[in-house]
Amino acid sequence: MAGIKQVQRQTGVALWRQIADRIREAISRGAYDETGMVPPETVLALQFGVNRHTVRSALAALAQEGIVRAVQGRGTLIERKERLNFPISRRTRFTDGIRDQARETRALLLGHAEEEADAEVARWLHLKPGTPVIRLETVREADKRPVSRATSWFPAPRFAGIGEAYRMAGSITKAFAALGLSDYVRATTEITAAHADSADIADLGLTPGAILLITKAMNTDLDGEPVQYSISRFAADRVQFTIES
Amino acid sequence: MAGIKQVQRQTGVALWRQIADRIREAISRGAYDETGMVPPETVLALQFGVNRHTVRSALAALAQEGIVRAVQGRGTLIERKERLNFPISRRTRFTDGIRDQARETRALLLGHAEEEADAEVARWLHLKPGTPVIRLETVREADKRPVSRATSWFPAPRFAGIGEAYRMAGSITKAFAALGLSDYVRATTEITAAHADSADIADLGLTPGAILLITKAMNTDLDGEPVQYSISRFAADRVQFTIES
DNA sequence: GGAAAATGTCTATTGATATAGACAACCATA
DNA sequence: TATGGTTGTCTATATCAATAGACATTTTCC
Repeated sequence: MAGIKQVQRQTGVALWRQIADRIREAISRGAYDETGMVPPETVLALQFGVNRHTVRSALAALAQEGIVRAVQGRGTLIERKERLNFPISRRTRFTDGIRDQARETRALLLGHAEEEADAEVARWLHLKPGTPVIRLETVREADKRPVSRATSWFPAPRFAGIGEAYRMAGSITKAFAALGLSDYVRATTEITAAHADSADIADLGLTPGAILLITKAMNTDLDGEPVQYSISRFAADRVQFTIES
Repeated sequence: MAGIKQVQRQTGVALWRQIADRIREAISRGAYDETGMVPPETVLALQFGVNRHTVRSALAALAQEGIVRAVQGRGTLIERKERLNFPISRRTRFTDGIRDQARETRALLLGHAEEEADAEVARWLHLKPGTPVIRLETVREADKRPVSRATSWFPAPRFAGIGEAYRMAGSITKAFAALGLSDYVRATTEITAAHADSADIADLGLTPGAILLITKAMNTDLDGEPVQYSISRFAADRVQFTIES
């Protein structure tokens, strides 16, 4: 048998992309931690059962992502290796969850608007469709790398001004506090996966074809009243979720 | 602007595959429920900004999966449309979770073996590496369509014979009961996403390039003693997870 | 019956993907 | 400094992916 690590041909997914995905995953798994380098191109070509040029295309893509750096004569060095862990529980808070995993976290407010709740938002927030809600568009970063892109909705009269509060405070928890909500809990979380679309690629700095983990979450106040519904899109190769029950 | 629904070029993922993925997702979302048909090829070609032949390649792939069926002169009919929901909580049980969503569920035991715990398994089961454990390889189906592929480990002396018990009973819950464990709870669940490899493609009947949702879960008995560690791989276009806390 | 709308089939052309081989350039080290 | 191992570059060829256009075939509906 030629190649141990198998790739699929004639599937609409180029071999170099499949190989790039496999190597990226192996790096984040720590498979090459001993040397800090990817195996030589000729070895990878043998393992995957493809031509060396095909492996080079895959490594070029990973270099473009900043994951590896090829050095002539030496080998291909691993530059970055990461997968952030997000605990999901009743006390889920983005900032707390990754504080010990990244030196610096940052929240960017892309924009906010008041609008009428569509059917989906209304259902999650227990409102009637058409009720005014406030929508926030945010990007969250860890160590200057974008991690997630979120759209959040809040009941409008109650949380008027949350856009500005979020921009000032830099976190939902603090924005809530500024508006008089001292505590809240995660009520439900839905998780799915999909390919990144062009907007995700732009906002999260992804390569086309990348995978997203998508959460739809609803937070309530301590009386069980919905206070926030969020759709968050995470770069799947940078994160994992942990559910502690 | 030509196409509203955007696709990415020169990414290593063929346009026909991106379009197939988008249409599959739209079908499972219920976007075409009114007519029960996919829009005409010329309309899709315009929407995606590609040639009609490219759309035909995408639809041919979906027909191969049994999702649509083209009828000359009429259009392309939707044959199947599904996304199962899996509630995840302390009481997570596969069979209970989807009983009301599928007419028929089935569990297949691919094989079982006794082996020594590697570092990862040992860590999750709170054992020393090298301790004997029992490994089960299973595939779970809903309405005759494979939904997940799981590898599970159990502490060996305590659950000797769980392979046979599972084969007879058809569920972990019943197999545990047969071995004297009447109740258990989900302690932790980790969720990630990745591309399907060739083994997944074979076992789950996927098309290459498909996305997987992967869970790593640990169950304990009521004393908090680990009784099971499982890695499950779900076809992402067939399932979603719901976390109720 | 006839027109409109939809899928099916064919030919041709261009660019991306993958293979193959050869050799240059560079690094580490014996 | 010589050698082996590694990445970098070039040429050539075959196949897949995508576009373009034309026309056939089937269904629906007036």
